[in-house]
Amino acid sequence: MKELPKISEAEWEVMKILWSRSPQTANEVIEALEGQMDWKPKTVRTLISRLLQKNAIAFQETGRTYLYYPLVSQDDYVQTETQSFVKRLYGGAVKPLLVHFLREQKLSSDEISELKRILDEKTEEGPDRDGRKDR
Amino acid sequence: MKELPKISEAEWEVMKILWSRSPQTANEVIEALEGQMDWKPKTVRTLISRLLQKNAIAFQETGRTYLYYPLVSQDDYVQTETQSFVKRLYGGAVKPLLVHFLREQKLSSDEISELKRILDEKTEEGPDRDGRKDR
DNA sequence: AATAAAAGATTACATCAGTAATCCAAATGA
DNA sequence: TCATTTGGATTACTGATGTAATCTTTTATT
Repeated sequence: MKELPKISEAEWEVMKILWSRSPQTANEVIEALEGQMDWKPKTVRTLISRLLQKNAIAFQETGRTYLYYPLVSQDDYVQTETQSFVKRLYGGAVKPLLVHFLREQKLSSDEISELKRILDEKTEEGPDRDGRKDR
Repeated sequence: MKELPKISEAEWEVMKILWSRSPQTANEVIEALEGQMDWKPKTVRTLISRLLQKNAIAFQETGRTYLYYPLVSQDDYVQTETQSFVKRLYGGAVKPLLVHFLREQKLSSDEISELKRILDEKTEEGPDRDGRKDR
């Protein structure tokens, strides 16, 4: 597994913009964040620079400006972060977290149905038959 | 809901020790972390100090030493942190996270049964019955 | 051409976090 | 009693993070 650079919370906001669409110029990113993050343009540029240093993003030069794009996938990130989060808060035990959510969060009945369906799938597979990723 | 002080990752390790049993002396905490965190005793003491400053823990004096105990519950913490984590990574949408876990993690059939049971409860309650404001 | 505007590079500065070491006062041991 | 150990308080130092401003170089304006 490749090493994912650490991305701070502020940097994450920039990544989200680039994950949602890329490549984009710095100004486009700045605009996209406007009204939502209350950051000065220079701040966003700093974050972009840091993401470059971390090799989380890269750019293609087009004339005088750069077009930035992500080098890491959001999925990989979410996966990794979730893993370490669960480990940290729940000691790696996923069930307590699931129980927590199922109990505390409001889920629509559609969502509940879908979750049930997924659980059914798992039941069919059986708990000992481990290893396959079906998605 | 009361304001929970921010607890860093290193501090969290100390909190876990105190949540697992309290009150404890600094030395007991240090010992409990030994072999697991590879921290010098002074480091642990620093973390304890910082947790004191943050009012995450407190102590009773007993002679020359202090007995430390948590001021915040682990549950409150897990709750709050989970909330902000999900918000940050999943845009506040819990379902994708649940789906992610149900799919990726290996759950025993017992666990699956329990989760199903919980989902059934929710179904009975109905999806429109909302009652809590969380933001 | 001289000047202003704009993009990216560099520098800034405070706070937090990780990781301790040093200082001081009380208790303990010689 | 004097030196040593030990608990807690204070101080230290590095790197990351939030949040920019300034500098430099190009390009667009007048």
